[in-house]
Amino acid sequence: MSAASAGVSTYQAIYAVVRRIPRGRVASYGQVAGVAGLANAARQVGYALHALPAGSAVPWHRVLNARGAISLPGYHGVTQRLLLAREGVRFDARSRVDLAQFGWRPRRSPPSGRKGRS
DNA sequence: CTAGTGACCCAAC
DNA sequence: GGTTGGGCCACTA
Repeated sequence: MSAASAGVSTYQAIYAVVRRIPRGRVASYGQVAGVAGLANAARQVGYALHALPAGSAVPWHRVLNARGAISLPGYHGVTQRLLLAREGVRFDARSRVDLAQFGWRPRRSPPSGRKGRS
């Protein structure tokens, strides 16, 4: 059952999913949102992580965007990259991670099927 | 209650 | 290949 439907706050649900990400692996915002029960709420994952206090037990640095790149601006972005590098995650010349290898693959219903544009 | 914003995502141009 | 535009949901004012 999804943490969101378990009566837990949205933030807590997101944090719970991020906390499940194994070391040396990365997940996308949309993927975390899907597992957390917020299928199309990838933005809220970023919003929740943005509100995440420093020093928390949540490995927020393992969360990247759908392209495997860091969306975080400035200082935090560099910090995230260093933390991932410390866990063995390699970035390519374009500062992107190979999701085919480092991407986290939970057994949940993957968020697929979007409308996009008219 | 409405309006604005965002560490996003996807499809079309 | 990069750029543009729209849409989703949750939170704050």
